[in-house]
Amino acid sequence: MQNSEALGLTAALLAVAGDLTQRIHDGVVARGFEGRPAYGFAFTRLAPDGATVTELARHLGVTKQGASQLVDELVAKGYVERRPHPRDARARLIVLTDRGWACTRAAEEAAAEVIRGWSGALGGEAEVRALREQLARIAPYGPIRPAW
Amino acid sequence: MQNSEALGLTAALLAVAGDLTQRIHDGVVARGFEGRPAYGFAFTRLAPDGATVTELARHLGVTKQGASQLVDELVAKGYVERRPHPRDARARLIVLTDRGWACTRAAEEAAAEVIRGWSGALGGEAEVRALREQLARIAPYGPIRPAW
DNA sequence: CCATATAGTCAACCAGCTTGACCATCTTCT
DNA sequence: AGAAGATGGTCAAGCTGGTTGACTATATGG
Repeated sequence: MQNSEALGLTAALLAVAGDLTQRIHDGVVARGFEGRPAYGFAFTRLAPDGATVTELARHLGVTKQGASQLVDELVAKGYVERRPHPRDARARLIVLTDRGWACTRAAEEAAAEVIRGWSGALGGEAEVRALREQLARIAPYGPIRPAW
Repeated sequence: MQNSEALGLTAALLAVAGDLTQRIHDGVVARGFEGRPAYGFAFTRLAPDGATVTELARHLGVTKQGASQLVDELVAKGYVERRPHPRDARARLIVLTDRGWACTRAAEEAAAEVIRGWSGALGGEAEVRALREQLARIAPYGPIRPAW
């Protein structure tokens, strides 16, 4: 692997990631929801049983104040609500509302739509599955990180 | 392709992209350069012959004012310089300095180092090349977009 | 039951963009 | 040639989405 090839792979990966994010966002907006891409990452942690602000912060790789501001936004838009935590009076459980679930499903549909388009470029569904498995092997654990 | 699989592929792709970006950045810093990931995207457009602020702005998908501020940063850190444009007195040609080239090579090395690590997880270099080719097929044209 | 750790919020601040206004220069049309 | 509009770039102001720091309330271990 020469260094220039490494840059080419990096560029392709980040271009695909940015494009996918943008198109999922567009698809979600087209289905009648407003927001920004960060919402999706929050939703994957909040579904299915909710999470505390601190857990969400760790998942997103931001401070708990930052996560709390994001939750404020989500509450204002009606996607989540803050409930008392059943086993810890200090904490609050952030859970998806019905509208939050609907938005999550819209994101899934939009993602599936984009990825279906990849089948043509790659040759078929089998190749898409292979890509998914390869990426899963090199995907890290730990908090989500912005791609740049 | 079920919707939930689409989300899994999306999550894996964005996790890999974010992790790769972070580790390239770490590698560049470890080699004695300071900056942020956006620098790398600017460098790929400025090499090898330079570019105007407006061209850079289009490449990065930001306004020309935003690109100009980035160039201010790069000038202050000694990575690029503004020269008079040879064929247009309104424009300026932004070109990499020696230090800018050195930083670019450091980023290439860091990227190659990370990607070498993928060979183990994927089974070999051939699989890495296959991944590169698949991604190149679905990579879009147009400006770079932040992944979120 | 006290000492310390943890969950969450409020306030102030900052980085990295945006929009709007503007000037200099290039290009096109008559 | 000269006017009119398009284009390259900058300055200034403002916004968004995060940060750090200080604080309160509750939980937990000795």
